[in-house]
Amino acid sequence: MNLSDRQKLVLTLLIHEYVRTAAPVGSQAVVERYKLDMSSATIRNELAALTDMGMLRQPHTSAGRVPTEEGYRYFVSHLIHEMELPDSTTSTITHQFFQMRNDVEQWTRLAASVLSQQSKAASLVTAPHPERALFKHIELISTHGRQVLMVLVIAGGTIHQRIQLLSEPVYQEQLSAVAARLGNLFQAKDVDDIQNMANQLNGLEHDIAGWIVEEMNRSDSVVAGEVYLDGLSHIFSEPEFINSEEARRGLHILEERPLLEDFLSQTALNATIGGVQVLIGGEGTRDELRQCSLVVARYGAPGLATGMLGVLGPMRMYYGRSISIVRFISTLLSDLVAENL
Amino acid sequence: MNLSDRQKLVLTLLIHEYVRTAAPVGSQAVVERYKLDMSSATIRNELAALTDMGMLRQPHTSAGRVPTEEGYRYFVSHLIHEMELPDSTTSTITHQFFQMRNDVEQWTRLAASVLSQQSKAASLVTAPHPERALFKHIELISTHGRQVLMVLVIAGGTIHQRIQLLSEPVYQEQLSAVAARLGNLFQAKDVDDIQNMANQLNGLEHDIAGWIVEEMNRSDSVVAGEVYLDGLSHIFSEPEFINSEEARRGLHILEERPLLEDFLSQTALNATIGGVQVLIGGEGTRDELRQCSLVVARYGAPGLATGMLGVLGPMRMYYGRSISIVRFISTLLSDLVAENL
DNA sequence: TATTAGCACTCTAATGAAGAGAGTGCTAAA
DNA sequence: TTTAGCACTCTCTTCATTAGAGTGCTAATA
Repeated sequence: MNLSDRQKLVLTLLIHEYVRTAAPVGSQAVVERYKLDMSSATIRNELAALTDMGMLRQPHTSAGRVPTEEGYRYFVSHLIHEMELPDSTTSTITHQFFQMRNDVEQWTRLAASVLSQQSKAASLVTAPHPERALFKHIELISTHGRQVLMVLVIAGGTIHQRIQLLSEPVYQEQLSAVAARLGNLFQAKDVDDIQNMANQLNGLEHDIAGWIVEEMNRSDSVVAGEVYLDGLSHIFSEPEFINSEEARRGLHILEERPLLEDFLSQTALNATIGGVQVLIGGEGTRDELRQCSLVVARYGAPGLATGMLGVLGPMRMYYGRSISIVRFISTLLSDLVAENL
Repeated sequence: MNLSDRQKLVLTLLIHEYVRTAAPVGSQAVVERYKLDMSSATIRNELAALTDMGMLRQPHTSAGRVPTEEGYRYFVSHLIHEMELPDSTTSTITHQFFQMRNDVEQWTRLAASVLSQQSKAASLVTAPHPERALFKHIELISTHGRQVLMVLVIAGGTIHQRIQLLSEPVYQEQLSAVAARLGNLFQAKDVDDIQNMANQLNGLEHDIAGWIVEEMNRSDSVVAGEVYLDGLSHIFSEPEFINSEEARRGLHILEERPLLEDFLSQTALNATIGGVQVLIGGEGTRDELRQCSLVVARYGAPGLATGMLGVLGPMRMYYGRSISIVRFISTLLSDLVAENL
């Protein structure tokens, strides 16, 4: 698809104006608002051409134009110039993150909060976790009676906890001994290794190895652990959603854990770290998101731990801004992960 | 406020009908739908009386009646007969809970899910945690370099984790020794005690004791830890919210952690365990919730660990059903806590 | 050849008038 | 005390009309 320079300009301006006003944009509006040195008739011709190309459409014969999915896509991949975040913003954010250098969960939460605040859209962030879970440490604590608490640490900082009932009471000393032994045995091993070694064990050690395998498997799915959401209410301030079943369904997808995981793993997998990916109009994923766009990135240190983060808003979205903020937070988190895990 | 038996009946029926249809209810509608043995004129007189008393109001002169806040309140405190949950429902739910007897977080999540499903409204649940945090166990793990991971177990099963940088590298053996020593020292102590003892310590032990105090303090706030939300999308299927800024603001309050904590601690504090509390029309709490009602309860084992759970829906809500389900889940969780923590 | 002025045309959104319908309150009778 | 009857009020829907926004096309212009 080849556009003339002027067509590119017109498309850019029109998208900008449409994003701003949420109403179809006419030829005159473009000329006046952006003080173009041409008449509205000229713009009309260009608009007609862009419409033929499928970049724009008219809600009805005598209305202005609205960008199509394709129009946005062209804009995002060819015309967008990323928006520099003001220094004041970046430094405040950086500061906030470094103030809580001790807690992965807090980073994640903060990231979600900042993303949604800055993009004025819903945000979602997963905690960083190892691509392949490697055993790091185990702790067994007798809480009372036959009940035991297992704390499992996986390389990269993820912690799993689990309360389990044993068939007979066991003393803390004994538990500690088992934990120490298994800890040595499984050091830096992955699930498969541990699975194999578990078969050589018996009794209590066998059971506990089984729990470890279960937990480590859970940790291996693409979207392990919590997905932190924030700014959901932004969705409902968008004019296209004020009155709509659509919004409810969009929200629903974010609430249903399995749906969400499914969705994220589909999209996040083929994203490279550092690269920001833009999905426009749901783009083949789920019907509920047909009116939405998603700006996502993966972050983390490859081989150590990675996670993903993104912004979900209406298709009519300030892509420049969203992309910048997603990229910024993603590199910030990558740095934090590399330095601290 | 004294109502005749017939007035009570009329109020009950009218509320039922209004909840069902979400539209003002007229005298005829009441008579016909509930096959009353009186004429609509009689009902009209009663409606007029109830309106005078402030239980009902008319959106405009020639419309039917709508319950007022006060009307709902009277209904809930005098007229409601709790709805028995069908055995099939209770047993399925119980079964679900007992299937995952090993994980507090999962209970909480499940509780939120069941609550919102059954009440068709938004639900919120906090994990059970001790009213007064008592130290149980500490673990220190050297992750790499000067970095150390602290895992703190508080009586009742809550686990806090924290990554911290030391000023100089320390060997795992040394860390284990410190952990063991502090573990003995602080066994079953509360924050204040530990605070005092910390002052007697120095060096590494002093620092770590400091972290422990910080974490335990965090755990002492009324709404410690995550608040699990579910079914938020239900809010937007209610007709009173389809087109409304109001809904957005309601959602917002659930998203802003500080607001939410504030709100919950205000209301949850004076609830007794086992008792279900109903807040109608926000009832003095927050403006954003003026159109909403909240059905809450505390659960848990006093002295051991407690949490709270509730259902948030439009004021026009099936109170009977919500109260039943909240009560049921709350006793179920209380049992689980008592048995397992 | 590219641009622009001019204009007829189309469609929407806003406005207002008219009528149907729902529900009330009051009065008088049972 | 209850009820039938009825005038009255207010909303909601429908329909027609109109103003306005924006288009596409043609012919003139640089």
